[in-house]
Amino acid sequence: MSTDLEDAPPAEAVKALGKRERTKKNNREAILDAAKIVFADLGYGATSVRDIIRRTGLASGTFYNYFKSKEEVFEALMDEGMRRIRPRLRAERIRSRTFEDFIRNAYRTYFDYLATDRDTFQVIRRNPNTVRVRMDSPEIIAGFEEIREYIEEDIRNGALPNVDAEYLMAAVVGIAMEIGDRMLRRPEMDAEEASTFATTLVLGGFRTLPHAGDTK
Amino acid sequence: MSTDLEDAPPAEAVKALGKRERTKKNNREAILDAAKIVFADLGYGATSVRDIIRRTGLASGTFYNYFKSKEEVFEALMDEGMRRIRPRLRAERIRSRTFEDFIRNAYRTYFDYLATDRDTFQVIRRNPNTVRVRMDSPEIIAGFEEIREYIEEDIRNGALPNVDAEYLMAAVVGIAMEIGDRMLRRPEMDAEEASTFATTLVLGGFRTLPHAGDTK
Amino acid sequence: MSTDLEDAPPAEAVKALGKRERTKKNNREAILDAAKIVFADLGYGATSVRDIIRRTGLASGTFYNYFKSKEEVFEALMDEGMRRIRPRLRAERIRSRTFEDFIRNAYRTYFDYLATDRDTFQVIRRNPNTVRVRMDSPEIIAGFEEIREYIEEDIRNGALPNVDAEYLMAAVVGIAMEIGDRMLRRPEMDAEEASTFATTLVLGGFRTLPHAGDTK
Amino acid sequence: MSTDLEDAPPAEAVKALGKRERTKKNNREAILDAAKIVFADLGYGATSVRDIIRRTGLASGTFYNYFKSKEEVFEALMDEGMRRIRPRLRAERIRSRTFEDFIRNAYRTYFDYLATDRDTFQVIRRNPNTVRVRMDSPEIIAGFEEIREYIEEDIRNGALPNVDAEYLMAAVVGIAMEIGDRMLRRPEMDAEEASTFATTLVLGGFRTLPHAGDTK
DNA sequence: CATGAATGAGGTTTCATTCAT
DNA sequence: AATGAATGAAACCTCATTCAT
Repeated sequence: MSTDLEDAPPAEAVKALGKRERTKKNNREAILDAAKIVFADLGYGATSVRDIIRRTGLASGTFYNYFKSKEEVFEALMDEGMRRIRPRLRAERIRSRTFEDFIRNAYRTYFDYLATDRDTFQVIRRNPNTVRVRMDSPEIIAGFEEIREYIEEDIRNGALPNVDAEYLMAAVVGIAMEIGDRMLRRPEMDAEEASTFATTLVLGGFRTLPHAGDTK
Repeated sequence: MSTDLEDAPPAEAVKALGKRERTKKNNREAILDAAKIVFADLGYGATSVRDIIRRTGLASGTFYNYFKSKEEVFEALMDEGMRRIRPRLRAERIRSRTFEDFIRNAYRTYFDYLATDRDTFQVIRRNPNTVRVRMDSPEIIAGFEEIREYIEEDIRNGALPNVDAEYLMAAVVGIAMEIGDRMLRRPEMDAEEASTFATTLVLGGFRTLPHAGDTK
Repeated sequence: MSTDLEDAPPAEAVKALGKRERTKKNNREAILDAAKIVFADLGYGATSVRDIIRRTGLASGTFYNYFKSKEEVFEALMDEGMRRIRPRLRAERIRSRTFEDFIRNAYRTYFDYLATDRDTFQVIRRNPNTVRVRMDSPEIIAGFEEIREYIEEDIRNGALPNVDAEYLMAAVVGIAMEIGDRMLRRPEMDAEEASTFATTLVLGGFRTLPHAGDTK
Repeated sequence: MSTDLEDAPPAEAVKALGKRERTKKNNREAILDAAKIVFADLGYGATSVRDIIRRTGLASGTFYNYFKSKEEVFEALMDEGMRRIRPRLRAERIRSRTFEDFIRNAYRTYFDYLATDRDTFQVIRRNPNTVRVRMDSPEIIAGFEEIREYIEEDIRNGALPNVDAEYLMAAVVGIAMEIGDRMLRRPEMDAEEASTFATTLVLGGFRTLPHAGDTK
């Protein structure tokens, strides 16, 4: 028990340890880490469960103690990313006085995160002419919905005009994704530049948005 | 919820032409049509060449007279969509007097098209918890670049401030994709509503966008 | 039709003893009980050691403290059945004055037993179109041989003509198995009816059986 | 086309032929033949699809063009056996004047067949202490039912007393199976001896059988 | 004795692709 | 060009079994 925690081995030494010393948590983690890299290397479609497990040094059967399929690992990876961001978004939400503040801080948080966890997001952003992939896992959906709720709240308390909250959320997310994607491709990733751009665009436009339900 | 819509049986397009009548409606078309439906039904990842060819009634070998792989079919499908839109965008570009005009017309064109060719775009938009897929085929990339060029042109001729053209393009595209996605999930698809929303957002914000190169 | 009966949930026997009460009701018993039910549910071929052990609530490793393989469990199950019947057959043998008496009593004993221990015998009797399985374990063989010996004894002491003892034993057994099988499928199991039928058939015929060694 | 028929190769030469010359029929046959032998060699349980296909020289995938599983091959094998016997039983039925005649001829037919197609039936009859296996495939069931119908016919036309037709059929079948099994194990298989024995037993007893529905 | 995660051999199955017709 | 059975690599996944705790 205590042994496991105490001499947590440096990454390189992991193989040297008897398999039994590695805890459940570690194996799951190991698989997720390997998957992240393999997905980024080969692309989601070309990756096989074998490719992932091979990279961990674990036995093939062990994979299935933790995940049912490659898809499930991918989902876990997406969930993980979103689970890391959500608390930060929530924090921004709380300390932001205005909608403008929130958008600004949220984008900043997101693009910063993107820049540091580049690996995970390369899964999605593959070489040109390759299939890109995305999954709306429960956590991802929940994250999006949370943003929508913030918007609805602000509509209710008058901070925002009565816009189509779902579309505004979609726009915010779409901007984040596409600009994020471009940012990651640039040799110098500049999270501030990206977030300023995104923020300005959204904030410049939201006041004049058509009110929900109006078509004309 | 949205599931119901997606699993709606495809039928007409392909089934309507019994192997007999097809004959001249080029096999290539038949394969593309079948692929469109099968991708939407099964998702890109779960679809096999066999699934596609089975739906055409053609022999499996015949597939290879037209495509090298499932990926190639998918690419062709993406290309096809883009090839249909680009001339319309170009036409809008020409008759638009201002950038505002162009964005408005372009979005309108795009969302209208989306609403009519729902099938094709369902490929990307699968049930929650399913892997969604997108391909930046040459034609797609070219389409995006074309938009970027329009922006750069307008920057050069003073119609637009010196913004980051790639990011603006990315934002325009990201908004189109995410709002488009949401629009398709709504029981009443309202292309006008969607395009008004997108247009307002972009046009409201672009004037105050940071100038390219400025970070602070 | 008969399917309904076979898929009837097993339940009581094992479920009734929650892991707690079990404790002393030897694990070996628990495994045998679980196996009986799982074999009947899934069929012998489709059953895995895991399926059996899962049903006991024991750890997988524990299985191997008691049995080497699924086959060994099955054999133990078959043996168990036979071990329960043999003493009764022997008792019948002793108190029977004539061969007729013995056959009558033996069949009655057997069909009664079958009706009460239905579970065990369902192993063999699966849905139509499913592989059924039977094992001639040492105990089973010994049981059959014992019957053969009784026959040979009766030949020696003149109670029976010099018939082919192995064939007569085989016939007695074959009748028991097939009629037993049919009896179990009937909604109302009537052991007396079955044993009367079997007895009459055997007793009616044995006197005129060809003498061993005669072919023509 | 005609080529295939003309130079039907001797069994040994089959491998020499290009794979394409072997017709669909031939491959199915080849798999069944191989299965028959492998089942007899290894026992049903221990046999894998690989074992079967290896013996044919075909590619592994080819197996699945013909059968879905090992179980399906086994079923086909059982069916095949029964399909060969049934016409002969029907012929016996027609030319038999009395129930006695029919039973006698049917048993003779069956045991003769058993002796000649020993291979197929060895599947069922494995080494002592090994699992034996049996499947009531549709054809098998149909065969049994046909016998039952003959019995019911004879009851209706007065040739037989009003016995329990299902039980009588079961007894006839049980005797055939168990005596057949023993016969196959004897160094000198004597089909006549076996059928005389079985016939005498059944015919000696059937007249005195209890009438259907009577329990006491 | 009991536990149950890890193992990895090996069975099952799919599927892109070929090629004789 | 169309056909579709055959191919066999390779993926998937289960499962009996071990063994450190």
